[in-house]
Amino acid sequence: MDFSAQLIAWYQQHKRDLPWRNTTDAYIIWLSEIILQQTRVEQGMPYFYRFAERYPTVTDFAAASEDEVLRLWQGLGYYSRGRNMLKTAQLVQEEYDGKFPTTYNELIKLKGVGEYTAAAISSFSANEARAVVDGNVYRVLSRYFGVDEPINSPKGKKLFQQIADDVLDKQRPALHNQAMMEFGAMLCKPKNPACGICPVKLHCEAFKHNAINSLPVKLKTIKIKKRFFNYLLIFDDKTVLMNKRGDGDIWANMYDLPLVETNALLEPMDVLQLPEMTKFGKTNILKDNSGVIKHVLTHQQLFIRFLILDKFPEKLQDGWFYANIDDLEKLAMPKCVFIFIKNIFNF
DNA sequence: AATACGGGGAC
DNA sequence: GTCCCAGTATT
Repeated sequence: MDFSAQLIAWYQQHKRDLPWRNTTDAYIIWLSEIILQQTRVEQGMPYFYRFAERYPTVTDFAAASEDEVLRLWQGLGYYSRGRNMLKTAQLVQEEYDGKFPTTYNELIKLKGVGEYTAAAISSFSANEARAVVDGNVYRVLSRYFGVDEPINSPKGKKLFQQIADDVLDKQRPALHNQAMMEFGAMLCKPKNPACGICPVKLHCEAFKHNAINSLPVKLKTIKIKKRFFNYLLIFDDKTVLMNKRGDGDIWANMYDLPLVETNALLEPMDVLQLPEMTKFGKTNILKDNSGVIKHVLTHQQLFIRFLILDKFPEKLQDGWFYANIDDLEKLAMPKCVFIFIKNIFNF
């Protein structure tokens, strides 16, 4: 048995029963694939059910509003996925008459669909012979074939796609792709892979040379910047001052609170002295929810304060608006803001 | 060729 | 803390 056949044999015995594996509906598969980008199966699962139930067909999805999609997406991260999904659903409804494309060449044109996702949808929905290369596949291939080319260099990406294409079982691409990924996720894991029970360990270059823990090779270049957010909460019996974010920054088009960003961590009293606070007139801190919350993103560390003020501002800044307290839970907010607001108004 | 883009889980 | 997750779009 060759490499692919052995992984498929392993897969058929050990695969998880995942809902998107029981269909060839390209729309449902697209839904699952976008949700699962950079996301663990367990984390994405509830979102998959949520979206599949709310939007059973791409026609239903196309009729949604961006606010609603982002609210459903809230908490999952990488929100451009949600925004792109809506654009793609609308395009598929109009240009493809609501029939989701299944060929790689059509899929790759869609917003939010890259090489991996186009290969996944085309192989799973129509058995097109396209090899997927995701994080799992990089790991499995780099170890089995002992390839130490960095997986995140352009050269490395090309190389691994080529290897993946070479080993692809062209007769049963869907099964092959599922097997590769499941094997990487369940057995050939990043830490403590289960080499002891691995069906292909005798031919695995990394296993033979005791190099499991040094593969795959990944260049790390990421720079993390610190940012300091001072969120202002101002409300009365039924109204809260909210903000709708623009694009060009994190959390595009989502809702949060009036924000004063500073280039260092300030004490609450010092925040009040800032020039941009003059629009609040003479205001006081009703409550200092002292404590700074640290919220970590891929490229940023956010240090967040929430200050509760006692007076609405005299002027509204761009993006600010008054929201009814009963409507708050319908607004898509970043996780950290949502948690705070949810606790204050306890919904 | 680099960098931005979330949030969570495993170790 | 560090790494990584069924990656993609933009610069």
